[in-house]
Amino acid sequence: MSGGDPSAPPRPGNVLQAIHERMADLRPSERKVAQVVLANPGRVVRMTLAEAAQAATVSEPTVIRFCEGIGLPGFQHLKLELARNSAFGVSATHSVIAPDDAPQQVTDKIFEYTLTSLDHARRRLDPATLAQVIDLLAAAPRIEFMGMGASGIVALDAQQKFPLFGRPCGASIDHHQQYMLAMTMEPGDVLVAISHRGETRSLLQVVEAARARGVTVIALTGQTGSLSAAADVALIVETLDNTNVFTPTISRIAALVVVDVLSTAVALRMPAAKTERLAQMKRALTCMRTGGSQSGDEAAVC
Amino acid sequence: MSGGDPSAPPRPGNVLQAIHERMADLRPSERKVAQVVLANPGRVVRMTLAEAAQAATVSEPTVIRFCEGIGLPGFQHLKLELARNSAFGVSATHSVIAPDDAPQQVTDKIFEYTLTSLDHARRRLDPATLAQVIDLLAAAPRIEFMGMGASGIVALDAQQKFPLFGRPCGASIDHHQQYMLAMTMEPGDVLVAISHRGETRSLLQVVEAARARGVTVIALTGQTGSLSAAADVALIVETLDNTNVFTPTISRIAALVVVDVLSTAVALRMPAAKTERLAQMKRALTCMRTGGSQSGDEAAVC
DNA sequence: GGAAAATCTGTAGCTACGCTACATTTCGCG
DNA sequence: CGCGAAATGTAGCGTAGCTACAGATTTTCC
Repeated sequence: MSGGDPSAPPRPGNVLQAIHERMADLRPSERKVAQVVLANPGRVVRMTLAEAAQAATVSEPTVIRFCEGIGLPGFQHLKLELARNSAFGVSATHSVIAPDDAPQQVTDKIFEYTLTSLDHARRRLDPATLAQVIDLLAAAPRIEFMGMGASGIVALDAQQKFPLFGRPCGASIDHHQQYMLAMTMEPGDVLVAISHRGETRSLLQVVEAARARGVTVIALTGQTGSLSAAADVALIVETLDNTNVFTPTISRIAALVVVDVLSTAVALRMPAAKTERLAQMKRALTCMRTGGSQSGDEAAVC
Repeated sequence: MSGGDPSAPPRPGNVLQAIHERMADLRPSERKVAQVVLANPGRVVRMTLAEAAQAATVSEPTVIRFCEGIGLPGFQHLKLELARNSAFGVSATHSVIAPDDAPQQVTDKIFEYTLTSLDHARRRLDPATLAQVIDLLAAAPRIEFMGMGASGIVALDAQQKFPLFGRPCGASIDHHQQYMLAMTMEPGDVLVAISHRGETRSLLQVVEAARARGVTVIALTGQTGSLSAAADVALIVETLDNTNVFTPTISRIAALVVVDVLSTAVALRMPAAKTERLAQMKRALTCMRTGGSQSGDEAAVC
């Protein structure tokens, strides 16, 4: 109960990131403290002030001053904030997978990395752009999702969700088909172009062709680039991409969650009648045992 | 640095859940403390021992005894654990999406819910089963992924990852095709059957047919059920599924992350030569600008 | 280049927070 | 109705975290 907490503290975002940013403003000995904290946040949580000071080879007050330097009122609060962040375990930058890791370690690291990245993506998401995209999607007579490779998976997933809300929409993961579809679209229709790097040339071709026809193009991408420049609206889903070979691409997970957000927000715009139809369908799907094709044909309620 | 932390505490999982479970063993006045903590964990974090005692209308030592009762050594540790859990803001049960939510609220709630659910899935994942699945996949001459609907997306995603590690594998989201594929599989081959509820009848048919042929069947499902019973090994990916119509299904996200874990773990088993080939391919994909079809044809390194 | 000033860092002491030993009360049971 | 055991509150202690001050170091300006 009492969901809203007005006395909630000003969200300082990721503390570790804040430390990184304000590192320059810190005094030399305070930086030694920062090093220790960044190196092993999880351990600092279990440290006492004296221990932390000893670990950084500085005196206790220096540690306190470090806390104040990064905008925290004291050491206790630092530990609390650190505990919040270390909910995901070790900080993301350190969860590089080593070839000799045990399955349990691999699991921990990947989940950790995924959680941290999603958290990061959430913070970096621009609310204004998001709202704009929702408006466009809610008003579109027709929606097409397009992407290649991993982004193709996102497109297919989006296609599975949006029709539920009464929006005719499709998805394509083939260049030729994408091009042909683009040519059948009308002004006012929305094309959602998905590409993590935003440089996939074949997709850019399709986007250009669509825009020439007056189609509204929404880019769902991981960074500013050719795609975001070519689109009418660019929704940037920023993820932490470290370059380790074994670290799986998190980008599609983040994109999927964003698609969840979009589809849900669009659904909320729908009149109550359609919402009811959706609930009905969901009940039907839940009870469905036959698991028919994905074409979405309405099965009888069990 | 110092990735392994041998002095890590015994993972108490979700503290709030632990409190719920041990509620019966608690003394009457300690339960009053539990009420306060469960009602507003985020606020208790910022409380002092005296304040917490006052809020529960008990004395300080009672609060301490409460901490000991739930397996924590003291009040400080309780606050720390509470901070860990409130990392995602409000607890998951409260993030039910209301029809009049603003886009920003929808975003927050969905991300929050996703993060909490993933965290939950991680804790509930059985390491032994996971290790067993990895062994099976690493040894399999051939792997097929099958699923319907949302689980079909997971199957397609898995298919995109595993071939990179030199494993011939396929994915199918069509019942007829699945059945035919099952009939072409040989003893020792692995069929990964994906279904969140684990009751999709058409998939169960395929599983039975495959097992009759001596194929090893791995179930990737959200709960124990018909599928987990029918399979050789059942990997349960437990998610928090509240039944709100607008709450998107988290199951596929969790399943995707588990697929990440599996593919990465299998990749680590590969000899260095193949690992090198993978790195090479990833470099090529990164530089690829043409974004050819998803068939995985090797593009020249740019 | 030297001296003064400002800034940074460590020492000492204080407040109070969290924890433990003990007394009191309350409830169950013979 | 009285005894015993459990449960709860009171008092006091140790220590952790924070503040005032002084010494050391670097910077700056003449």
